[in-house]
Amino acid sequence: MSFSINMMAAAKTDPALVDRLERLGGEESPCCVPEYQDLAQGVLDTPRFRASLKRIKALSDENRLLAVALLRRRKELCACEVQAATGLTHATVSHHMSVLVDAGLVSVRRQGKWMYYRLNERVEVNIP
Amino acid sequence: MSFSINMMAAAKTDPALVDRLERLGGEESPCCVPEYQDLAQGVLDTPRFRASLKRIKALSDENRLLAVALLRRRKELCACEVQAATGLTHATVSHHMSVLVDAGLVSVRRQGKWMYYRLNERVEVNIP
DNA sequence: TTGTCGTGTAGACACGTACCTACATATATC
DNA sequence: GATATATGTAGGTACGTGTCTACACGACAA
Repeated sequence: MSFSINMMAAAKTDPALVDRLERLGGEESPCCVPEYQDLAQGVLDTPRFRASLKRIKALSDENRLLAVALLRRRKELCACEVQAATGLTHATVSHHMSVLVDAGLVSVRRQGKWMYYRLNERVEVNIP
Repeated sequence: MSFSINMMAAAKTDPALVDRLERLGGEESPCCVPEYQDLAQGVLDTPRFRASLKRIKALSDENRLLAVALLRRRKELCACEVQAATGLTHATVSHHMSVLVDAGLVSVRRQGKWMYYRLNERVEVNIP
C-alpha cells in the first residue's frame, strides 16, 4: 500500500527525477529513494512541525528577536519601551508584538493605558 | 558619558516619544526609560545576536525547516533526496541548502556526482 | 462629557526573497 | 576527448511582509 502511495507521489514530480530515483533505488548507494516524499509529508503534517515553524518565523525578524532578547533581560516591557528600543513607530511595534503573542512566545497584560509584554515560561525553539 | 549617548540616541526618535520617556522616567513605574536604546544597541552589536538571527532566518522557511527535520532523521541526504522530499527544482534546493550551510547549520561533502548534506553537531537555536 | 494619551487596526507602499528557467560547471562513463 | 548526469549560478518574476501614515478604540483626568 505504501508502495503505491510512493509511486503516486513520485508521479507528481519531474519525470527525469523519477527516472533517476528508479534507476538508483536498487544500487548500493542509499541515495534517491522516493519514500522520502512520504517521510516529508509525514513531517509536514505534524502539529509539532507547524508550531515550530510558526515560532521560528516569529523570531526571524531582527526587531522581534531584539524584543524577545530584551524580554529575557527585563521581566516585562511596555509597548513604549519596545518602541524606544527599536526606533520603530508604535504601529509597527504593535504588529510585531502581536506576531510574538500569536506564536505563543509572549504574553500580554493590560494595566491602565499601558500594555505589558512578558516572555512565556519554558519557551524554546526546537527542530521538529 | 553614557547619559549623553542616551540623549543623542533618544533625539533620533519621535519627539513625542522622547517627551513621554522624560515625563515618565522619574515616576514610580519602571516604564519608558530611554536607556533601553543603549541596551538594545548593546544586544544588536553582539556577534551572538547576529549569529542567532542568521540561524533563525535560515530555519524560517518551510522547505528549509523540512530539510533540517529530515536530516535529523537520516544521517545524510543528497541533493536529489531533498529535491524528492520537497518537490522543488534542483536550483531552488541548491539555493536553500546553501543558505543552511552558510548559516552554519549544515555541512556538505562531495562524493562523485552527489552532494551529501549533514546536520552539524550540537546545533541549537537559542535566544540571544 | 470632553480632551488627552497610549495603543490597536486598516490600507498602501517598498523591499526582500522564494521560486522558476536557462546556462555553466564538475564528475563519471563511453 | 565526447557525452551524460548531478549540481551550482545567474537573471527574472511574483508573492510575502516589514514599515509607514491615518484613523479608531480604550482608559484616565478635568
